[in-house]
Amino acid sequence: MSAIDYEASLNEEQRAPVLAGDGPMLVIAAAGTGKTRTLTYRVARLVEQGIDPRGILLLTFTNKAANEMLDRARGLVGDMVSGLWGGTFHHMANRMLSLYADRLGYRTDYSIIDRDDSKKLVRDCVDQLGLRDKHFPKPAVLLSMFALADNRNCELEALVEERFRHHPVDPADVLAVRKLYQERKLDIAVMDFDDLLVNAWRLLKEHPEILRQYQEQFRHILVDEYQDTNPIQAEIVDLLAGHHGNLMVVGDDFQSIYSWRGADFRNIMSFPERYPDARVYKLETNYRSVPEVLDVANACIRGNPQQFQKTLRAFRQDHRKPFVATLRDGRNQSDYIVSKIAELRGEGVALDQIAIIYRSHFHALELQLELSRARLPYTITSGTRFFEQAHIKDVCTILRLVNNPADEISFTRLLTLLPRVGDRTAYKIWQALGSRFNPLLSKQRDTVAENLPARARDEWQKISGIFTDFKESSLHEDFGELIYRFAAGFYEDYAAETFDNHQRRIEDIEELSAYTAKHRDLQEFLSEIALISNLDAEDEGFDRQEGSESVRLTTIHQAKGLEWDTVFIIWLADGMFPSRRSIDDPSTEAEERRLFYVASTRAKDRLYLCYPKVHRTRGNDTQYYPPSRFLQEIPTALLEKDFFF
DNA sequence: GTTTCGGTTCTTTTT
DNA sequence: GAACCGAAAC
Repeated sequence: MSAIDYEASLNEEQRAPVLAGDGPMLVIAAAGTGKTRTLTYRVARLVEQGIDPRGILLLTFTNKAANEMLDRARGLVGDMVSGLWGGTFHHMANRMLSLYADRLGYRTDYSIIDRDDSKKLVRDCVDQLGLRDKHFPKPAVLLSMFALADNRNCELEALVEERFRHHPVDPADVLAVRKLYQERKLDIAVMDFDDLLVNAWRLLKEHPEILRQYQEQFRHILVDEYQDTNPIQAEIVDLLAGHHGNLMVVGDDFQSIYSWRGADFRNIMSFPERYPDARVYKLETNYRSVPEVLDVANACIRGNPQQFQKTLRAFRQDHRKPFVATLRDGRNQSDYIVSKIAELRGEGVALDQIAIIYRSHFHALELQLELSRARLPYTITSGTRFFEQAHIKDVCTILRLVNNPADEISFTRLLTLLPRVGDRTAYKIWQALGSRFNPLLSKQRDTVAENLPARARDEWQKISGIFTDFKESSLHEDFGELIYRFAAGFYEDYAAETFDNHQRRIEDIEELSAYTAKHRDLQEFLSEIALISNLDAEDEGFDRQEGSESVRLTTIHQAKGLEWDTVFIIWLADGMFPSRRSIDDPSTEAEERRLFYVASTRAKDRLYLCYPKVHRTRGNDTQYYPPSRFLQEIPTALLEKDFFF
């Protein structure tokens, strides 16, 4: 393998951190300045210098981002990068906990539960404590407060008092719910997303010998998107880097858009204080966008007085001004976009170089209909992730129970697929089983059958039969086969009776079954599908429009780090974007402004800003919206006006 | 006592 | 669409 040509591949700004020696480093990388490139070359550089890849930890925002960087690094230094730890914080935490969760009183075969499961469990807890009433906060609200307390490492009580100052909610009740929720999770051996972080942190904090082991293992730690880390993540990193001190964090405070889940861009701002010997590097040359696009982004971010200003230098030549289109309503906006895309196609722009991005998922509903009508293929990074769809979760219940027989959530889900079985019946049977159920044990399956209402018993025999066969053919290692049999023996019929689009759902299950082929270990497989994100899934070939070229529809949050030739930002109306719920509070308004900054800097050549004046609600009410404050903050000279009625 | 069904309401952002 | 609620059906 020939040596890497750092001179030719990197500019001076990028080269400095890549070639730097040991010690802490902060890289402030503005949008489009080659942040990923810099990180990739840094990884390659370390490996080239003979660092064992197993001693490098690369923390990223999605697993896909880590994989892409590793692939590119592999292109530079070959297979020497194999063995490197790369992925999200949650992945790293899970990896540590699957080895050591028992030190915290957890079983190591714990399951990971998603938001829906968490909500159900919290609801159970509220009911059990007899707190259910109109004024008591909903599970989603409770969970978001629990999460904030976890991620910020702060007291829940203070949060509750602040949040419900004007409501008749007793903080003691909320604390009681959280306590019960935590006990229940421990009982049934499940962790939610926040538990992964909190427990990984506890593991390192409470077990110095484990901390020491990881500190010694990770000689170099690199963290991407550092502006969106929350305090507990920052603390985990600080702990891990505590011995070697070779920590490189990369980020941009302008692009901090996750404060609502505990992220705090002061992490990045205070880095030099926490690491006084840190070297600070800045990447300010933007290679992505034409100057006219950057002018718009810069004009907007100026409205954030608290932000640390930096200059974004355009590398590219002048091109054309972004358009601002004033439109009648959502329908008119859709027509405008369809006609513009037809135009762009005529100019030779490929569909996969076009993105339509928005603040909230529901902003894209109307557009999806219109795009389908116009026969324009699109891919949407949709609200519900592949693995969170009902049919996928239904099928996974059996795998989860095989892996973790204490998983009451999966047991209830499985049993309520049967006719005449609801939550109560499932719970009674769960108790009859002694709060454990392993589908591989015929005796336990019989116990279930005995306790079922008559109409459910026949259906249960179909499920039970799968396992008798399964054990006989000693396929208990092949869980793809188990999924296949569950679908063929029971679920296909169930789906046909339950869903109007059952055909598509069956195809999903087939896809899932094929996907298992990549995995040997059940526990690993289950935690992977629990932690996979939309963008990750797409990378794994779960994209339905595979092969065919399509326009991308995405939220701004999911567009982070990506780029397209042409970007449409839709629903730029005050109350839509910025969202209604964030316009009263200066700090959330500032975050919306950063969102607009992220959105507009996704565009390379062309940017279209769409403002529909009217939103038609369900009851055919019309609601008038003023233009987004972000549009009004942009000097008119920077934009070209477009009309389309 | 439970489950199911039908009508109503409301949508921030996600690992 | 999906989550919630109240009423009918088992």
